[in-house]
Amino acid sequence: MDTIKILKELNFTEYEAKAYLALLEKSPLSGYAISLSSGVPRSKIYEVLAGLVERGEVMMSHENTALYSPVPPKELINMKKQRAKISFEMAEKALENYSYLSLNRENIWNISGRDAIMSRVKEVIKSAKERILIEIWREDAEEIEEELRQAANSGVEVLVVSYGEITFDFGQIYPHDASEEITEEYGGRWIILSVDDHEVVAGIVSLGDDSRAAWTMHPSLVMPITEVIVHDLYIHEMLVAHRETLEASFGPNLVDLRKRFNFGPSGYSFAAKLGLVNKG
Amino acid sequence: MDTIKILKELNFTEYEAKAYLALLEKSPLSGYAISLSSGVPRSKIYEVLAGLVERGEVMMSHENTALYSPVPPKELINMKKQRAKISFEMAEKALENYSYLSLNRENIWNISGRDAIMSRVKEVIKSAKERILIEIWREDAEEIEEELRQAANSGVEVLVVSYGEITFDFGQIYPHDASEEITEEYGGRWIILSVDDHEVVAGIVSLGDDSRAAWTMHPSLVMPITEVIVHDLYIHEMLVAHRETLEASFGPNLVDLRKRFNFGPSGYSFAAKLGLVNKG
DNA sequence: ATGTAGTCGCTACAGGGGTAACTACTAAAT
DNA sequence: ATTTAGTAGTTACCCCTGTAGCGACTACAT
Repeated sequence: MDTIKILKELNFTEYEAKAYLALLEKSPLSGYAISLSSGVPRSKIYEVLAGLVERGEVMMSHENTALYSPVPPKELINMKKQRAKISFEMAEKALENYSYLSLNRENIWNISGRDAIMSRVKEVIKSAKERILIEIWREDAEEIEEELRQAANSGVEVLVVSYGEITFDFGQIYPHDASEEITEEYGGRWIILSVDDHEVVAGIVSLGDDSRAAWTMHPSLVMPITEVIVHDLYIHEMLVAHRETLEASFGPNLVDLRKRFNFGPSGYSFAAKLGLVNKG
Repeated sequence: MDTIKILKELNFTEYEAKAYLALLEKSPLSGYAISLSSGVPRSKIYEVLAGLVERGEVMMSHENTALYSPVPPKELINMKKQRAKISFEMAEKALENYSYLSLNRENIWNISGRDAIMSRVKEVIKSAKERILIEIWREDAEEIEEELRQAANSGVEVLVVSYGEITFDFGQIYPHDASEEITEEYGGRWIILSVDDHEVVAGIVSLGDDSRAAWTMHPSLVMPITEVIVHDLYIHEMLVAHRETLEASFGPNLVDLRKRFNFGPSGYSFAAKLGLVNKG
């Protein structure tokens, strides 16, 4: 990946990133030389360097002709970390009073972006008192393993329907007869979480910043979504007990059974069912 | 301090900060209501909210009229921390190859800003093999205590001339007969650090981002600057051994002695001596 | 009519990115 | 000794985007 992009994430401008990288390649250099090797126009190099010097990211030597040298990368990153830490602490202090809010229980809240969704999932798991039902892919399970373990240790019943092999040392895992096909059908991996039968989070989490999910306590949504998971548990139990019989009727795996209904790429969409469609 | 400013540090724009704070005060709210209570113009509130929703900083509910609700502050900060952490890790990986640099030993490097100076000081201390001489104020000593302790534990001789009471459980501390007067004379608290008699960092550190310092291995500068500290040690020893005699000659404290020379606010400036004057 | 909800269009300004041209110094090349 | 070319530094513009701020306009419900 592009080093310049990464530096931009740390609040460098493109010119600043180019100048700094040029200095890492070779130093010390004059402004003119930096301009040549970095591609930053000579006309801009001095203000760019002045900015970097002011923020302590490069050092300057006042010879007859000024020379510049980069602060070593490790030191640079430590400085930035330190500053970020202070910003976070100040923000925490400033916002700690606004502790919490009365969310209307009748609303459905949309959550955008994988980070935000996983964050919400973790918080909801932490709030669990009695039972957690969760349907989740192996790829995403690791990220919330710790939160689930804490819940389980606090006496919360943890039931996991897993797509792909998940091995937790707590709770009960019910592997789902999944196939790649199912993932493609719904456009990605999803998470369905139901906590204490009164709060659910559901949505697709494999699309990075385009992932979308819903979070609600609305009873008439919590009920059916919880049931989705419960049904998957039933089916699992049925398969365990009577696989031969069922396969004789419906074929070698459950995907074929699904096709007997109107499910499928053009059928009744899971996303639509959850109210997740990107409006109209 | 202003909460909006703090949020701006976390990459909120002013409008975004105002909208988010309004939602913390009361939620859920419609876009219109947020506009009223936040002061963000109605004409801008929807794009501002769209940005916040996209980054997962507020949640949205698609009722007949859209409602917005903030992600709780703690969760917000955790998300941002997570992202920052990832940015730092990527930057570390991207820059780890450029680890070293060939600095011309004849140059004097200017360092701007307290953070950058303290960072440089710490690195130089870490590089010490034999002896560290440092002149430092009580207020600044704490920040580098850990680095100095590590050096002392590795067998490096640590000699500290302290302004104000410093109590380290390692090295040797020589309290300086300092007065407020001296600080004012030179415009702030300074640090003078000399490592292994071949590298020095010296400058003023009490002016925040306006603090400036020099770092050099230039032998003809390292020598006299190291001597500055050594002389302070000599004077300390002289005072310990013969305080009565000396005070009989020069008055009750050393500040009076200083005045017998051309030192003082209008005299020969320490900053100038170190080449720290902000050019001409 | 009034309050609520949302949209469109415009101005102004700052910062970042990009080009051209102008001065001045220095060091070979003629 | 003068020209030429490269090095070094500076000034003046240009465009574009994002943010901030203002006003007006639609729509709908009570």
